[in-house]
Amino acid sequence: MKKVSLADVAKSLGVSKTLVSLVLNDRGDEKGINKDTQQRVRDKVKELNYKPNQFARGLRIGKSNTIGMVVADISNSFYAKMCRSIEDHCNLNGYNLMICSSDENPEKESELIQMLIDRQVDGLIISTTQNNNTDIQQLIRNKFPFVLIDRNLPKIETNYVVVDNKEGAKKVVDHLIKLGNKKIGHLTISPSHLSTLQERTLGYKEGLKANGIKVNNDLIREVSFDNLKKDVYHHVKELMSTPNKVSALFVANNNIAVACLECLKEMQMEIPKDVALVSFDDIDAFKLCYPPITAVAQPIEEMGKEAVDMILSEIKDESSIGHFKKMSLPTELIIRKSCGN
Amino acid sequence: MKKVSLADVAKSLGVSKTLVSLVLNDRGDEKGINKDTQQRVRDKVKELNYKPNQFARGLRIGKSNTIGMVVADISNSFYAKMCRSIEDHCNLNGYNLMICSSDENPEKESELIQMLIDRQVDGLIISTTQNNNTDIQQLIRNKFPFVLIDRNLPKIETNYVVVDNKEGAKKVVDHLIKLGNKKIGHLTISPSHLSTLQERTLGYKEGLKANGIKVNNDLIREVSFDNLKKDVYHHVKELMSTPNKVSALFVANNNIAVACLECLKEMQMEIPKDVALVSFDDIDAFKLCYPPITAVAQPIEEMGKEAVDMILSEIKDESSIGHFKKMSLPTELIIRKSCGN
DNA sequence: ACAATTTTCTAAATCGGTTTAGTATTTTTA
DNA sequence: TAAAAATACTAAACCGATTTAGAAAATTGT
Repeated sequence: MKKVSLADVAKSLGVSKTLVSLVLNDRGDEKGINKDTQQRVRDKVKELNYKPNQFARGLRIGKSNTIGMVVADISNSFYAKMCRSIEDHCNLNGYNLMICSSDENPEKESELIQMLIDRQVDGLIISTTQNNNTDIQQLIRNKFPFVLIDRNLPKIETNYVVVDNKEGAKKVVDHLIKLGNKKIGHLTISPSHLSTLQERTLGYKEGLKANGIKVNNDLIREVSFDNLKKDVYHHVKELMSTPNKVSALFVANNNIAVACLECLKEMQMEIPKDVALVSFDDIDAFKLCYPPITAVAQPIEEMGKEAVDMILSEIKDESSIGHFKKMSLPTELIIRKSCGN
Repeated sequence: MKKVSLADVAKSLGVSKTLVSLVLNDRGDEKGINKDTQQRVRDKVKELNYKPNQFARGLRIGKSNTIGMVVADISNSFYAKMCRSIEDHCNLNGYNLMICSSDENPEKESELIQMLIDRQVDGLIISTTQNNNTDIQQLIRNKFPFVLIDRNLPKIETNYVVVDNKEGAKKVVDHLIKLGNKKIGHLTISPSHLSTLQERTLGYKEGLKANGIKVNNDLIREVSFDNLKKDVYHHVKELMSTPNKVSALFVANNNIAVACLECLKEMQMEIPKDVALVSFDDIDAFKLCYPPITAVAQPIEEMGKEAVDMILSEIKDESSIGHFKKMSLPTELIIRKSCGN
């Protein structure tokens, strides 16, 4: 690629670099540059197809117009959709996005945050593992613009945009109880310290209480992410037999739901005849399943948009730093056929 | 964030910036810098937590260690998985990835390519809309490192890594014929100029011929992406009734398959009793469907890895420029229950 | 003992923008 | 008509790295 520099443009017009720079940064009027001259500059820039060198610009003004994003895994459709929304909103505002996957690993998350800062991103959007508070606290201390998305850190004051997980879980319980279910099993997943999961389990419990049903801890099971299939098999089996025999299962995310589906099929159990199933986090597959699965849908696109608005206002007006923005978006229960009809 | 510069490190050691720079770029031995001094530099760098300014570095050496990626849509799980693989392999090699979605829009693709180049990416990995040959040809003319992924441009010599779509489609046809199907409908999708789709349709035709079955163009239908549901409904209805009545459907991608699934359900048709179904492009939902869908799986991760290897060798050894690398990876037919068992 | 060589290190230029601190010219004001 | 103000523009410093060209000090050779 041939490179046309500011100096080339200036020279071919017989003016100074300063003048060209001012015009291109729309400071021509402010600095009293003749309108004609301004037009000549713009014309020449187009003619020569001049594109500013972003390194030089970044070096001088210290901004990259890039946002860094850290998620657990971009190949997970939840994050993929979130990133897409964030990408679009960044682009609309003249920013670019650099996405990194932490694999739910706190050390990797830490490295990625550090790397993105070294690459001079102007701000960070992070779906944190929540096991990496030191980095987050350092960001706050350094007044580095960032917002947490999907998961927040209850013990630390930060900007965040999340979903009302507790309320979403309550809706599930209400729905199941309304359909006559009294014994509702709940499967969650480790690492269960995640705020999303904790809130969902809390919502499950509060939902039961609100309906006058006592929480039975035997009905709450935690499966491990690394051993998903086996764990689910084990716990579903227990929950489907005496003394626990539940009539419905509320699982905390789509991974568990998928494993459940496979297990129940192997166990020759039919949904909703033998057991009702509701999942948190609606994925495409749920409407294609047989029967289609009732699930709590999250406003993923909206979360992305809000996160971008938040980070940009953080980057742009320094005044906002120190006072944190918090946002909790509502979920929607998508009722399909997995609880009967 | 406090910023420690090269000059700070140099000053605090009482040496020159040159020396520090040479040591940090592992040119200390080559340039005859005393081993002790080298160690002192490294120690101080750690102590001060010095991180080079990437703008300054990039400005000087003209490299960003960033790869640009253009796909149709990062929220599509096929591309999400591909990007994840590419991200990982970039990271392993000290590169970062910037992902952009073109929405299958040639103009947007063109803008994104331009933008990524303006942002000084060192190379591009592109899943092109194939309607934007001018940009690609310009990249070649300018000797800018890039590789096409998933789709190639048959009329232009480029680096690419794709999947053997024709062979994949043939496997489908062989499989269906072996199960006794004689009339096999084929649904493809517009924009059908995409090399992937063309090859799949070609494979379908060649597969039939190889089995001594004459191609009946009435059985090949093209649905539009923007009007997917309605088009699929219309064509499936025709293919399921006289005079065309097919016993099996081979659809060219997962979008069509999902629409088919919904249509067939509405039409009260049962798979595989009323019609067998095979899709190209295996998605997670296919194994959760009832019945699970037979599909052609693509080696997505491997494609990503190969593309990264290709672009990095392109970036690193200039010698390779001008001689193009082409790679076609095999697919795998995942046989489930949608064709009977 | 003095030149030649080797070892070890550095000053200054450079990349390509932005910004500061002006200057030269023309017009207005008193 | 000289001072003040407005208009239109620019030289040079700066951001923070890398790299070129070369210098000072120590060692070796004769």
